[in-house]
Amino acid sequence: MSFREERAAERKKNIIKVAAKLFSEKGYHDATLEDIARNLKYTKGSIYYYINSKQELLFQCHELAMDMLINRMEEILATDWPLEVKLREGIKAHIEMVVGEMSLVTVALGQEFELEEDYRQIIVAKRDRYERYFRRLVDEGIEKGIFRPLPSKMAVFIIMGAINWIPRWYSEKGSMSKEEIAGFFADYLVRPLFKKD
Amino acid sequence: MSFREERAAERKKNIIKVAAKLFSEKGYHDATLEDIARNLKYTKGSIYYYINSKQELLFQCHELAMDMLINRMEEILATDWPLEVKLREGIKAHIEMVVGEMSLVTVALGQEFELEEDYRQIIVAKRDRYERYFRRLVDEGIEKGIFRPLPSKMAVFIIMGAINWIPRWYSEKGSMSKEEIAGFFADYLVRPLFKKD
DNA sequence: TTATATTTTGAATTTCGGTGTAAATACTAA
DNA sequence: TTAGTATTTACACCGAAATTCAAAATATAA
Repeated sequence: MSFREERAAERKKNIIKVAAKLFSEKGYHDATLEDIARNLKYTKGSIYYYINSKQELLFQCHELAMDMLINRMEEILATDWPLEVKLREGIKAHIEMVVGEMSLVTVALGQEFELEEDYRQIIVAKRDRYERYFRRLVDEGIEKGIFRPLPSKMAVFIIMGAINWIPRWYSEKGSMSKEEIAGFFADYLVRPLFKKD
Repeated sequence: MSFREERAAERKKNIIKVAAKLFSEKGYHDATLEDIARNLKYTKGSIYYYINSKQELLFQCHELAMDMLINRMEEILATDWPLEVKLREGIKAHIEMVVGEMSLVTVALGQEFELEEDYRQIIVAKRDRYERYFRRLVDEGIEKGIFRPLPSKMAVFIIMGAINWIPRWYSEKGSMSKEEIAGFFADYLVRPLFKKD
């Protein structure tokens, strides 16, 4: 990649980040391109030099967020940790991305229906893939007799739902730290999978 | 209430329901008043005879949904059931409203940030009240030694999050019925509250 | 330095949807 | 039947926001 292309890519990424921040703060529709431009000290016009439409911008936010989640999960799966640890770590990783890269992931989680159909399908496919990783862990646990038999799909929906709701209530000022929250969630959500002891 | 007033109220409620349906399908912004009017075989203009603004319409959706949830929960609290049963029934009731009155509750759960500040505060207050009912049940359980000590606020966030996420994946065609889902969720989500046995 | 390619600007254009309103129509009660 | 009120229609206004574009500014390479 040439010097110039590189810089252009850099800028584009920047635009996406700022857009994500505003989308998550005000919602897709209320965040105008002028807002985004102002935040970047650009003009509306120049943003169009880097992107084709506002819709594409939203899509890129989604894609970046999903890729981050997927990559992290694949790292965890590649380890040789026992599967219940993988599951716990997967949950914690997801939570940390939700509260860490707040704006990016918040957009991806909360504004799905703003995406036009073509874009949406791509994102939904990625999310399915991501969820399948979790489901497989649960299924393996059941096969091995570590977990009790139950519909893994539902269990994963519960886990994902609980986590994905976090941006709705989370505040930096809360009495629990990110890590404490992640720990508590992982424990609470994995516990019901085990057989009674 | 006179005959006419009654009919007017009836129509208004109808408008709200149809609006909720479209808001939940396409999002607040993409559902235009013309859409809503067309669905009702009205014209835009006549809708304004019943409401003052699109924003008000959204607000009414929220309010109706929250009131339904709160009322049901208060009924449950008024019984003499043991508290862990109340909790389970509360969860089941919430789930059944989420999947039953899908559109209405979906709007209330998913489109909070579309509400203007004044309206939003009213809704947030109602939601807090509703959540407090759940939190109190958990706290009582802890006091009585039925549940293990844990931050009830977090536990309720997990419970609410898992449930409120349902509209994102639920489909009539799924392999589990509403009731089965409600039962499974209630079990999965309450189980971690108990002490190990 | 000069020619060429890239980037930025700012204004102009366009589109769309919420809202206001005056006139037309339908309904109710006497 | 009729007067008066409730309801509906049709249309126009208006602002907001996405997008386009031609010209200006800037950077790069020869």
